[in-house]
This record gives sequence, C-alpha cells and structure tokens, in this order.
Amino acid sequence: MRLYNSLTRKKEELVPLREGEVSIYACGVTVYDDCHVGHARGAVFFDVLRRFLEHRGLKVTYVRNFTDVDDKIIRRANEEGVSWREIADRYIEAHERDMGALGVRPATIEPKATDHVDEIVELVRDLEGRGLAYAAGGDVFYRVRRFADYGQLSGKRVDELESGARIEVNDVKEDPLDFALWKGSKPGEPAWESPWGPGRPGWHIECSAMSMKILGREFDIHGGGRDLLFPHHENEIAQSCGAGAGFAHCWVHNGFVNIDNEKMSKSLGNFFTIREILDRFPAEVVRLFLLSTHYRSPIDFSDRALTEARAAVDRVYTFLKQAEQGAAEGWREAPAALVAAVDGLEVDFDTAMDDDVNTAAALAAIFERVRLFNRVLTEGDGAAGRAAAAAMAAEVRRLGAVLGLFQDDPEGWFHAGVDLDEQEIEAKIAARLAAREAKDWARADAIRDELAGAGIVLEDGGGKTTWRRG
RNA sequence: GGCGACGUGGCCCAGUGGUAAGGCAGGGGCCUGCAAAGCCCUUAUCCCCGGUUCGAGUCCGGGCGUCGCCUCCA
Repeated sequence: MRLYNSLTRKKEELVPLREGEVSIYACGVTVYDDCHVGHARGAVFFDVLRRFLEHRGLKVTYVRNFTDVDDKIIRRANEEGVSWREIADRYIEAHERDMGALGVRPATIEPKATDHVDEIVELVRDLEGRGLAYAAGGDVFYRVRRFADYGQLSGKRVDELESGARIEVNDVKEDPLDFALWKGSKPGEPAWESPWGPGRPGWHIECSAMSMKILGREFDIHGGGRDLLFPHHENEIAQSCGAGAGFAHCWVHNGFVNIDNEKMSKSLGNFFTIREILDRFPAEVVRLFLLSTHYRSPIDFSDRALTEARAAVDRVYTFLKQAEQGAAEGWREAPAALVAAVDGLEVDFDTAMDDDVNTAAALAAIFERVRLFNRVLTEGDGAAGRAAAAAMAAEVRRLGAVLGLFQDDPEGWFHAGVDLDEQEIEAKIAARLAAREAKDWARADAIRDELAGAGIVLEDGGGKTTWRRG
C-alpha cells in the first residue's frame, strides 16, 4: 500500500523492514483530562490503519503510549490536592473507557513513560556522551544546532526558528532552540534518580526511548496528530537519529477536527469530549463521520455532520436487515453483474485503502453496492438475486470490520436508545394491525402517530410491521 | 514575518491529465389504505485569471479567500 510520508512529503510504497510484519508507533495522549473528538480522530485513524494492514495479512505490532508524567498532570494534581499518579491513573482509565466505547481496539502494547525511566536515562546519557546533550542546573538539554538534520521533518530552518522569538526563554540553556531531555524536580514533584540528580523525563524523550525499546532502533511507521509534527516529532528524530538509530521510515500525521472551521483544542476551549458525543450518538456514527473525510484533511465537526453520518449508517443497516433475511446459498447463479459486484467490493475497497487509507472512497464502494442490491431486493430478482444480496451483506460486514463499522445486529441497531418498553411497542403494533385488518385507518394511524411522538417509526413491509427509533 | 495545506452541485465529501464516485437534504414518480423504508428520474461553466498540453478539477505561475504549524496541544 501507499502511505503519505510527512518526511518526504509524498506518497510512498510501504515496504516493511521485516517481510509480513509492520511496526507502528503512534503518540498517545498526556493523561491529565478527558479525551475530546480530536483525540478520537487520531485513535480511530490508527485503529483503522492497523486493522487494514491486518486485513492484508500482515502481522502488526502497534504501540500507543501514555504520557503519564508531565507539567499539566502535576498542575492538575496540585489543583485537586491529589497525587500526580492519581490523576494519571484516572485519565488512563477514562481513555480506555472512551476509546473502548468508540470501538478502538487496544494497541498491541501500551507503554507508560514512567515504566521506562531507565531507558530514558540511558538514552540521555548516550546523547550526552555524543556531545548532543548537556546538563545545566539540574536539567539536561538537547543541543539542537549540533544535529545537522534538525528541521528535516517540519521543513523548518534553525535560523528561522530563532527569529520567531516564540521560544521559551531560559537562562541556563546554551541556545534558545535547545529543548529539555530531563527536568530536575522541585520538592514535591515526581522524581527519579539520575546522574544529574532527581528529576523526570522531558516530553519528547519518552517516545524516542519507548519506541526504540519496544520496536527496535529502526521501525516502519511513526505517527500522531499533525500538531505533533513540530516540535515533538522533529525532536524525536533529533534524539533517536542523534543516538545513531535509523528510527522511523514513514511518518504519518492525521489532520485536525475543526469546529466552525477552527481547530478543536483544549486551549481554545471549543472541544467536545468523546463521552459527551457518545451520549448523543452511537459509536459507529462517530466513526463513520471521522472516516468520511480523508485522514489528512481537516474535518468540521457539527451536529449536522453527525446527523448525516447517522443517516448513512442507518442506510447500511437497513440494507443488512433486508439482505440478511435470505441465505447466500447459490448466489453465484445470480446474473453476472451481481456476482461481479459482490466479488468487486473487496477489490474496490482495498484499492481505495491501499491509496493512502482513502476511507471515504472505501465507504463509497460499499454504498454503491448498497444501492445496487437494494434495487435487487425491491425488484425481487428471484432467489439467486436474493442470495447474491445476502452474499453482498456478508462482504459488507467483513470489510466493514476493517473500518470498525456495520458489526451490529440490525434490530439492535435500530432499537437502541429507545425509552419505551419493547413489549409495549409490540402491543401497540398488534393493536394497529387489528385496526388495519378492520380497515379502521383512523385508529391505525392514531397508533402510529402516538408511537411517532415517542420517537418510534413503524415500517410495514413483507407482511410484517417492524419498528425503529426515529 | 517564515513554512505549509485547502477552495468540487443546496450541504458534506472522493477524485493518481482523457469530458466529475459516494452520503445528506430538496423536487417529481413507482410502491403503500396512507405513510416509512426502498427504487427510478432530477440539479456541477470543479474560487478567479493566465500558461503548458491534442486534452486540466487534476501540472505550472499569479490573484482572492479560508485554515494550520512556528508556544502545551491528537
């Protein structure tokens, strides 16, 4: 497959280091608060990338870390008067709950920075020995100008960075561009012993240390949100390649979630947490929404967009509900065009996904088939046609799984989130059926209207009446 | 100021030089007791101006507009 490599700024064929295996490191979250929809986008994207590679028969080792020691965690702990560990644990748990609810599979390995302090110290010592790091006042900094390739990933030039004058002022640094590898601890702050005195890791070093520890000094894919590209990933490259590692071959960055055309972010305060959204929309709706735009483009978050995504997911489940009523036996006897449509879905799907994870095009391939086989089902194309529709449904489910979509039971999907008691609904449907048989249309419609008022939509068809949430 | 991305029908969104996928919404029709769902039909000078090419939404240049990174941020 081809993936856009931020390092070379073009799509490149993914050629794994070890045949048949792919190693991925994606930067996770700093656990100091609940995750919002922006975090969900990154998590869902890498989840889908991983599932697709597995679908293609590759063995994927997917690492996603937790940054569990950091200034923001400490600040939050101080505000609440609890330990930093308590804050970190609380939000790791919240992250697992929210991502799990979104259908994001746990990564193969989910390391925490604080479990890898030894490796971090070791890496900093290595850099110090190479003259790329220096201790100053209990801290250790990276000597940015010593690393010739600095700026390669972000396309920034060291001289231009300095003129920006937006760099942290710090008297002990040799150069304003230098960044912290190790931070000396003040009393009461989390601290680990080190050659430079008690302290804790800087932000960027943990990802270098953990990725190389777990995946090796050279691995296939490293990624995260676009905003991590600079300085975080640039600094990781400086740290790892500075220490002589080959490091990541392909850098993959997902775009932002916007609100009213503006980046959703903590600092702007214009965010919705995953939990808030899942309160109002099913996980699959959120996933389809996130996957309906290419991962590198910005995506605008709105109620309207979510509502449209819900209608789209409903459309697929409506098809599955109809198509799965029959068996797929003998479907190859169906007209050639239908057989080709079934066989062609995986081809179209894979072609789209092979091209830099084009989930929007992959979804389009599914929707094309939904329309085609809805026609087959309404026009009653005989037993073979119905069998082909059932076969198509099975393919939609199999490939939907790669996106983490369309795995629910249609009835469960359409009945979820309804307040009324199901037996009560069935009783009203039976009463309406009696009225219809007596041709008492006024009474039949009154019952339907009553249910509609409770958000229940009735559908007559195939001699039966079914219901779903509106 | 430096670097970069984007601008496709009413809305969202795909499109790897050869006359535009898909979703949502609207209108008309079929089906239905009426509906709902489904199906059929229906709407695009691809931001503007130049250029390259037999041919450009797709490549190049300029303009306008929007956004992002350069500071913690998925």
